[in-house]
Amino acid sequence: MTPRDLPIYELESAVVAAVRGAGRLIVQAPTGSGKSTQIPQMLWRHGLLGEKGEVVVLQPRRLAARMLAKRVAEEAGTTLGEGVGYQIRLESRVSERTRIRFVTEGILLRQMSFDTALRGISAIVFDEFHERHLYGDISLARALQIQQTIRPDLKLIVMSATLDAGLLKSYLAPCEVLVSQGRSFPVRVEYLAKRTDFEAEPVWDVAARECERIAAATGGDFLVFMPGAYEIGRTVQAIQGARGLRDFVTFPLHGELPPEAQDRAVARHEARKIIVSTNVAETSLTIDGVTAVVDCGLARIARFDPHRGINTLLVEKISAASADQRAGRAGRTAPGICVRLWTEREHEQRAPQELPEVKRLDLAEVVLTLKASGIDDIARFPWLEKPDEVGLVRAESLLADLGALAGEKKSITELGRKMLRFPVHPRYARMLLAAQEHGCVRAVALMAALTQGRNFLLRGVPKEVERARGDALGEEHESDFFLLMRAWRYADKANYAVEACRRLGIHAQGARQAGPLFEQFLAIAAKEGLDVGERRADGVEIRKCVLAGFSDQLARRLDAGTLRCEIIHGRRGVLARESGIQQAKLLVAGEISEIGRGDGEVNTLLSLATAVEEPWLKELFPDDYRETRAVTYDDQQRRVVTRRERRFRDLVLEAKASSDEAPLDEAARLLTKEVLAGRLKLEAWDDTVEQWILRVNRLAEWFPELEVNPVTDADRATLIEQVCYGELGYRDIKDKPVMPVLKDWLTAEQFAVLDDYLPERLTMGNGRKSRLTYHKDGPPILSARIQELYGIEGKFAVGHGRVPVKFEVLAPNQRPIQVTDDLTNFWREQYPKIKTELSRRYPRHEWR
DNA sequence: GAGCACTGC
Repeated sequence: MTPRDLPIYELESAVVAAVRGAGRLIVQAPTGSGKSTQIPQMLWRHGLLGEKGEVVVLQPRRLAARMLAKRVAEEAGTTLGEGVGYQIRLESRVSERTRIRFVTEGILLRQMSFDTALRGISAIVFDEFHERHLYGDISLARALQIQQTIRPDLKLIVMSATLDAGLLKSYLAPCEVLVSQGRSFPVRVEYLAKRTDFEAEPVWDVAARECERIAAATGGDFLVFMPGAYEIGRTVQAIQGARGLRDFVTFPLHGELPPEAQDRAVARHEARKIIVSTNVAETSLTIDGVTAVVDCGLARIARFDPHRGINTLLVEKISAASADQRAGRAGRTAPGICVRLWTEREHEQRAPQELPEVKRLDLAEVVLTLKASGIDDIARFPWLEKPDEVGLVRAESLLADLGALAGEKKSITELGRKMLRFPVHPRYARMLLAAQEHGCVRAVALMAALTQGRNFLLRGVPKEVERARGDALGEEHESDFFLLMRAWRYADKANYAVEACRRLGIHAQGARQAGPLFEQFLAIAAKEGLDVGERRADGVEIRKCVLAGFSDQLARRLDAGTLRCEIIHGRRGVLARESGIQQAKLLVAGEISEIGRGDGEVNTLLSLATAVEEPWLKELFPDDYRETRAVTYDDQQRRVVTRRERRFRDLVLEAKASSDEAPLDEAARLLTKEVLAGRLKLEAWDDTVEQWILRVNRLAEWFPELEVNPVTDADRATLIEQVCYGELGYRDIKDKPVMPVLKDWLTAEQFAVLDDYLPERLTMGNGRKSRLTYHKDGPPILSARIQELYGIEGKFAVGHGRVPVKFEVLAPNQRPIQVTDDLTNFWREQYPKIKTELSRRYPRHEWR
């Protein structure tokens, strides 16, 4: 077959006409149609690039950019790097004579921020646009702006396999849309006949049952999709216990498994096999011989929550597009079947696609890029899809904290421009610039390089690996970054030998990728006039640089006995247990993530920690570091009570609180504050009202025609306050969860829509339920501790085993309010001590 | 039982 036989050639004359006419074109064509290789050549051949101009073809992956360039160079009869070339990070094969240039997305965006006229570029082709990567969205928007203002001759072509062409068409209007057909193997899709509640029947049991049911229907191997390692383990157990599946061998497959185990799962076997896998099998790995897919319809999905400034990783329902992708895995070699563990009706209500990245990632880096192009009002930037307002505000305030933006309009500063020279997250760019003053540019460049890719220091390794790691790398109490650096040096010295790395639980391939990045950062630093000389860097100075980049993630350990921390901006979390920084009072987290565990509970984890000292705060941020005196008037005692505090931003570093007994409404006020800050939970509030607030707001967003009033943060705060002051019946909320509270927001008609559509969309996979078993009249020591922490008088009840603590507070009108706080680790570690103490004091009472 | 998977400068 010659290139001319490719289906895309049916469109040649239409493509040429459209590009010549409007200068904007959408091509919708499936993989294998030849669009990526042929359309750039058509432009060249038909003289649409002018005398010397080039066409830039945007690719989401490096490998694709390289391969496509190679193939097109052959077809066009030129040497790679001459007429046809490519440019990816750290690698470039182009010349002045290059007319077709394949580039990855970051390259073009960088070029745009340094050369706004895009000199020499006649056309830009956006390939695989349906993936909706952040840089793809931004560079299309910028290209459109450039075309509309200074470069009306610039041609823009957007290509994709599947596409919400309506959205894109109106965005690019006036614009032509051309469609080309493709071909594929059939996969029969089956749904469950009735809705299954995974709370009642675990998803792994349902999956095993369905495998058993279809075992005879097809002769090939099975692929079962599960959201994570925990569910995979349970599924493997369930399958091995199923009678009808005795002839199968079963393999788990996920990213944290050692490479040998992954190879074993993918390899050919005598017996039929069942692979139970995460999303690795949806995108990156291809597995031959699979004729049946069992899809649980769930995945752990990473997002950035701009409200709290943290990453989340929670189980969610996958989109219809993603389910189709999974089903397609059954039909690679022959027709196949796919069993979906949800009903057809539920399927109709699933989101058609995943959210584009612009709506779910941290925007700090692109906002800085836009500011550098002189776009101060980013809310009015012509986004294809506008990100959440909160996300933009969060990005701007982080950049302002880092010193990259300043002034009323939040314009880019000189420092911000310097930061943009470094192709990393602004936090690390800021650290690199700070490193110049602290004499440790080399070390910080290495830290930046080490955190770019996947974590190469594996977690949860066996005891003997942990020991070997300790022997080879030593212990680390100052910064988790330092251990990472030593691990990398070890791997580098061992020349990334797989065996040597495995001994210490180091992912050799991951470690290897950091080297070239380190070199790149050093080269840029040298070019920017920073001192990259080799010298023994001082640990204190490096840690100060970390503080400069992550000052908004400063955390204070709540006490020495637990890993619980209070973070700036009213957040709480738990230090990762693999962190070496277990002694420090103050630390900075390089990463904060909310992680859903297999059982549906959720934790906020602080990882990549660095110990910092209080005096550094004053040194680096004199304006934010202050001593305050809070004065309140105590009505009942008729006297003034003062508190002395030392603060960094809103984190109280040290407080001398009044020991006076607080009157009731003072308790209610404090309680409101703690609940609003997320440090305490109102029992039952979380699982009912919060969910419904979310639903009402989604209703407002998705069905604008219903004219629903969204519940604002202020409304929510008012409700919480009313509960804390005893004005709104706490028990009413618990017994009749929604309507008494939210009836003001919804009419009967609106509620009917909500009831029909939303619960299914919003119920998270295996749900989120608190299991509180508790014991009345808990140990007095713990009660005293809660009083000390919160200054709230109350009667406390304590749980055993997995221990959230419940306590009860009286509202001003004497209504009891129950509150919970998770003191799990504190309890576990302290319990033996407490028990001894209690047995001594109360010998006749039996303490379990 | 704390932790999906990718990609990019």
